[in-house]
Amino acid sequence: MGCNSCACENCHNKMCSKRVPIFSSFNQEEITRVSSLIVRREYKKGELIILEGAGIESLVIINSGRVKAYRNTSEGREHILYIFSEGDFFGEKNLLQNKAATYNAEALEDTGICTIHRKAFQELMREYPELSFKVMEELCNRLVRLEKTIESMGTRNVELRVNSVLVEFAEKYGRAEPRGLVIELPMSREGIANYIGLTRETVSRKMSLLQEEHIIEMVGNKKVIILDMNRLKENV
Amino acid sequence: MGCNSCACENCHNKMCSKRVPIFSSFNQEEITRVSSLIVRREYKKGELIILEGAGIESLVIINSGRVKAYRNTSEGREHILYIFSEGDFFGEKNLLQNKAATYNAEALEDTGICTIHRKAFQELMREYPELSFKVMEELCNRLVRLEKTIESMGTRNVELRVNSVLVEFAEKYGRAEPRGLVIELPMSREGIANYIGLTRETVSRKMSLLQEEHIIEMVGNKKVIILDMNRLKENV
DNA sequence: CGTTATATTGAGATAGATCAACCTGGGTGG
DNA sequence: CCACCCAGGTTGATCTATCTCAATATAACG
Repeated sequence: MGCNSCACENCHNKMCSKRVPIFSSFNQEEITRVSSLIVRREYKKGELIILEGAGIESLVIINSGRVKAYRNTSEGREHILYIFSEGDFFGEKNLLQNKAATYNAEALEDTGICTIHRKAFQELMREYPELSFKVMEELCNRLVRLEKTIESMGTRNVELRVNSVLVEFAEKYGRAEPRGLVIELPMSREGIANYIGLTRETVSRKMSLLQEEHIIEMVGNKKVIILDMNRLKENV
Repeated sequence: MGCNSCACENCHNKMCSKRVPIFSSFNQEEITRVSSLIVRREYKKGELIILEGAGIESLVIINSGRVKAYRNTSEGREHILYIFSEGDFFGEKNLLQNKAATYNAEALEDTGICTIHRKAFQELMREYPELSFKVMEELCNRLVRLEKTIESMGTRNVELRVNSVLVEFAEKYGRAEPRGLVIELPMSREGIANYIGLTRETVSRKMSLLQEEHIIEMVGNKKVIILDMNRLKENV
């Protein structure tokens, strides 16, 4: 667990507060205060952080690693809603209302999180309106993303959906390299399929087609290089 | 346009401030202050309130009537994202960030709205943290709704989607009557179809099936009576 | 280097899209 | 007050893209 509320420079660096966007407007003193409210935890790859339906009492901020938020659908599949990474937070629905978690959260890799109790975070937001604003901004960004997703899922054109998800990943995880944008995929073919409401076979086929057309190149199962972003975006 | 910033009781009643959830924690004095910041407008049925891509400078709160928020998809169809009604607000994405409107908003019936300039609203949120909280709550509710929608759209089972949308409308617009929950549909078959990513024919067929099974009854084109909510919800 | 999980590819079944014809309800004018 | 009109809705027949099931290939990892 490491140190929980120590404010020394050494520990700070391990703490979320410094690198988390929602605290970006805070000065050193405020950061120290925030740090004292934080409880840190580590999760191993594959560990469940939150179970759908559970009541959580804290806002969870990701310090390092990646987390997938998903639901088990009535059809028995696992529908991924978000991939959270460093600096993202979740549990926002429990922050103000007393809602149970609407999804499961599972560490995709070894992950460090910081939790702040809802009451403490509410207190902070009361004192620092900028913090509220940052949270709202992020909520709006999520709305924008979900609205886009819904639009592309309403689409009959399946290629479009596959392209969209690749563009989305590229924007979020892409690393520019000489050959093109390199994406470290946050999920398996099956994960992608469930993310956009298709079967893994269809995703596979569509991606193979994109490769044949030299729009993308697949490197192993977890990496994709986008060779021609323009053509990929053409119908998104 | 009526009176814009008058604070007399008479005008108050026409103003949003009193009946809008986000201002529900405000006392009389605060309401008066809010009222003075509001600019009221009326729109006729079918009028466009906001055009996708336009920069809006104000938060829009619906005082009376209904508004559909939609986008034109790349396939040339109209995808409805939200149906807003009395007390709902939109333009939240322009409130803090300088984002252009992500959707069109059109009055579904004669509609009265109140607008508050973003700067003024920000000021209010700074002063009254409760207001921020109310806005956040609503944003969270929208996230919940969109997450649900995405899950149901990821579903291969189409009946499920039709049932879901009927349950959603029932919860939002349902009026209990002896025969069952009566829903005044906010959109045409085509609208519903686009809302859940199907064709109007398929929606028609699925609804006819539901009627054959005595789960719903259709009255004309704009009204549906839910006769057996349990069976409708069975697989949602 | 072998074993297991994951991804690809192929062939066939099927649900929903598409195209087309027909019906209905609610509004209008004679 | 009735007949007519027309947008929107329903129903039917086909077509096609994706799902499903199955076999095979490839990657990941100890």
